[in-house]
Amino acid sequence: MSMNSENDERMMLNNDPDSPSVDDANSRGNVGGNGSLKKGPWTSAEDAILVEYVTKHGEGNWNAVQKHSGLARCGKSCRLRWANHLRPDLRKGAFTQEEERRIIELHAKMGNKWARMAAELPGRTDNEIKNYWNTRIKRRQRAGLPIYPPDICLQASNENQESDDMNAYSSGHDVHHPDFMPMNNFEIPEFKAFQINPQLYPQELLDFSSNSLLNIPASSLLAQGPHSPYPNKRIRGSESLFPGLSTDIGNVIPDGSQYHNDDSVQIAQPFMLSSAYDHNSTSNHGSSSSVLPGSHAVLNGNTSSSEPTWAMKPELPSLQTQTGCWGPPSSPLPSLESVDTLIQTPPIENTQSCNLSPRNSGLLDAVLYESQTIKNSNNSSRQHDLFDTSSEDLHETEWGAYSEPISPLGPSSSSVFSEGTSLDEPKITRGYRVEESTGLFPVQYDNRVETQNEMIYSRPDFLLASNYFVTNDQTRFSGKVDTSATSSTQGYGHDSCSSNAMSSV
DNA sequence: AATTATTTCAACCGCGCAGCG
DNA sequence: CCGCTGCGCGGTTGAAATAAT
Repeated sequence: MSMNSENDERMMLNNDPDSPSVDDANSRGNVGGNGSLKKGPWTSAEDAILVEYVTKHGEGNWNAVQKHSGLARCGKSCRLRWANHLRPDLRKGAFTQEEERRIIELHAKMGNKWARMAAELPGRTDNEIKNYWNTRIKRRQRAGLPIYPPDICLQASNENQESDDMNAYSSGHDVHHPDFMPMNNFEIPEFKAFQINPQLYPQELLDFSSNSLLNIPASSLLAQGPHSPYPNKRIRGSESLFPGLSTDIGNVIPDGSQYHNDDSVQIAQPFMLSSAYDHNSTSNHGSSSSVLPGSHAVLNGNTSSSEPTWAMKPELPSLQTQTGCWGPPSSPLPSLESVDTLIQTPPIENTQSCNLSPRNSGLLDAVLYESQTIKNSNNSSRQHDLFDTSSEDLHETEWGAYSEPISPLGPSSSSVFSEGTSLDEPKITRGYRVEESTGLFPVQYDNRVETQNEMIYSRPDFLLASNYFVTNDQTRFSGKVDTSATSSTQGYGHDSCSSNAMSSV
């Protein structure tokens, strides 16, 4: 940033609270509570002082910086500045795809352990990673996409399992710690209850749902909704949200359907999964009310009767903790008036915490009811539209293309509200994304447009989860995250600071 | 080109934890 | 055990940058 240069000639060593260099430089530039410590952006002169100090005395003992150098900064600020900007081994610039990929992997494994993640990424800082992650999460959340790609989910899950077997992870971390729970792969967007608008769904889809396979990932429905905390916003650039991901998986997981969640169309979608997925089914309905292990749980009053076994609250990225829905079963459910809160389903089957089997929240009933009521009203033209050949919004290189591998619906629900994986403002329409008036976007995966039957019944995600994961496993990158010490930067500015070579003041 | 909307990122704060004396 | 210190992290802020209108 250019903030420093802006203040270069002004200066620090600012023991003068009245100095314009403090307050004038920026709104946050002010003097600390003690009246002598500067806040706000650092100037190059301050940087120089800090660098000099660290060169002489080494890292650590940050509170001594002010005393010894006269730098009008608190120790905490010094540490942050050094760690995030002044360290000689910092790697500036945008994250490479590999780094981004690595961050995703690491986050899938560690959760919000930014410092540890930074230790795995030479030259990168925890703050940088955190910022990247949070912005990324925002983007994906807006786009209605899952946070992690399936392969990484699986990888993390497998590795966690391995760690579990060894009864240890890294520094003795409890593998069941939320940080390591693959469940934290998923967004928990807030949203109002939805009601499927029958006119927006193909009859097959609704029939399908009647057959207990209507399965729509929650996040997909949420991110773009009018109630979404993230209203449709422009997305800068077109960077892949999932750098480095092979498209193989993307092809496996189709994309395409779209629900509408305008005020008049509220979808009460429990995202039930096929019982084929359910290893712990508590089906209580003609329709499967089971939920994929580790899947989004329906968390309204109706569903609380069958609490998932997720006793652990995953440590989530900040934006994943909005609803508080990750609370342990014992925790009170969110009081969302007549609102079904969903938790996006991770495409992971072998998840340790996947024993989720919340009951049908009643949303399925709503769906079924809707289905029944509209069967007679649906016309075939919509079905025709379903096979439209356009597929412009398929972004195979992004997660969205395979964001909901478990969806039995032809089109992944990831596009339900997000228009595929497009990060631009989604064209939200009723039921399916509609081009112009009624044209429904096609569903494509595996590089082809399928017929609806194919779409529904031949989709990998319609198959047993194991099938999906076999496929997924075959395609996912095999590289195991190297958890070994990575570089000279490991712990640098973080853990290493505690290796207090510094003499106490 | 100007304005507005949105995103990015540096930096801060508060809290909690761990190590140490 | 207690207080101090350092550190990590979640959450947040706001200026700057950038994109859209």
